[in-house]
Amino acid sequence: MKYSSSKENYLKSIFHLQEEDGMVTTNQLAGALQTRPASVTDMLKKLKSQKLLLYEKYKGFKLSPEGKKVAIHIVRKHRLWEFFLVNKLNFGWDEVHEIAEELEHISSKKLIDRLDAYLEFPKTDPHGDPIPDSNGRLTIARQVDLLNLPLHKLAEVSSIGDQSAEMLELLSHKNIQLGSKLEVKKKFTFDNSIELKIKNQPTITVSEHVAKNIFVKYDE
Amino acid sequence: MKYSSSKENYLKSIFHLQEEDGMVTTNQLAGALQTRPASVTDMLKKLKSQKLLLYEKYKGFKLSPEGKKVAIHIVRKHRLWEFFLVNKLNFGWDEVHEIAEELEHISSKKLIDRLDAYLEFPKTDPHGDPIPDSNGRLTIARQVDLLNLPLHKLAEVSSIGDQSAEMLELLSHKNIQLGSKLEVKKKFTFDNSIELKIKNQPTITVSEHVAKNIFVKYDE
DNA sequence: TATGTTTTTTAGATTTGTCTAAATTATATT
DNA sequence: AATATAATTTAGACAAATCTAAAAAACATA
Repeated sequence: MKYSSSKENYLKSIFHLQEEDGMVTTNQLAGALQTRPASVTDMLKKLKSQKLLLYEKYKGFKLSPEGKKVAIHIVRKHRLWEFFLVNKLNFGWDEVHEIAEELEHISSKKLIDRLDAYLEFPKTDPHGDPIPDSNGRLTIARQVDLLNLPLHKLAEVSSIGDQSAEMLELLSHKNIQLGSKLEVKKKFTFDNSIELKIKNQPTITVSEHVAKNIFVKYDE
Repeated sequence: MKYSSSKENYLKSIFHLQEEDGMVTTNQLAGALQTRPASVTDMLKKLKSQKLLLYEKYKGFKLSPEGKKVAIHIVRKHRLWEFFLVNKLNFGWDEVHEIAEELEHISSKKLIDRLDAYLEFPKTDPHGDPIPDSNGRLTIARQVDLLNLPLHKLAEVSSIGDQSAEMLELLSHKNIQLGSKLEVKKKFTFDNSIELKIKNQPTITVSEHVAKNIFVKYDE
């Protein structure tokens, strides 16, 4: 079955929102899609009639198993294209999101599976998010955010929560990237800001808001 | 400026049709786009109002310089993606057209220029058609039959005149297909037979009758 | 619990691209 | 040149996706 780009965007957004919150609300989704609540309601009815969504009006909603399958496939396409753009075409990891937003709607499954093979089956995209495999299986990586990283523990940046252009620009300016090795030198309880030492670089400070959105892996 | 996929398809079709015939007619275009003449008229009015088309009603039409520029850029994208699919993702040259029809509408110019560089600036797509460069310059490939192909000029089979079963059987036996890259090694004036070397294959001989029905393209 | 606020849905309009059927213009034929 | 035929355009309708404004439902709290 083939769905419009617009429907695919709804499915993908609902998927991401329900990962965090379980049930999703109309206003949440309107916010995520930069659209109006009334438009969301219109689309919810269509998704429900196509059995992609479990929806009772005024009660909230979530994807049906079929809707989830479709959403995961779109996420797979998005992340594989991002990997391609960064690793083959030398884009920066902060400039690929918009292009991948378009590429993710290309429909050929064969294309994506060939691309996957060509890229040698990458496990994560350039932001550290896991890439679902051809069957929609998604490996969840165990990680903590910087606020919860113990002091003086060497760790490695493994993914970024808020992937807005503003956040990525900040990270790029501060020279923080996926794979950066760092440790937390000091935590200020006053404003929850944090001092970090990135390997081979001077110590820097990041706000609580930023720290909350940087995820790292470290040995127990 | 960004145009809808539908508009882009109109521009591209008009471009191809006017290459052949100069002026284009409503019915021709409706045929090429598998749509209705009335729908074509509707779109022509929109294209004209956007100054992409020179159009007087009932008189025929052709692209404006701006429209042509847009069309060539779409053709560039289509052919670069086809090259990518065949040469990087190992698709057959006969299975890439539909996928490229979708990929050609991805808007990022930077993406296409990076892709071009990654592919090392190919001159022709997998069917032998020329790929316009980043400025829209298009090397025109001429189509001639094998009798008129200069000696030692690398060319590519672009079409077959007599498509009878007998001819196709002969071609298949001699391993000549659309897209085959070849050059003429020798012409015998005695009977106008020709010796050809097809890329990666032994040299073969074809009669005048056969040579007259194989058309090839090559760069000036 | 009654009332006010917020969220969600409905009603009706708009835009884009398409369609059918009818009208108009161009062309071909006698 | 008159008329028949073919090509093209217009008129009016429809589906998808969006919007605004208003109504309805859910919730929060005094």
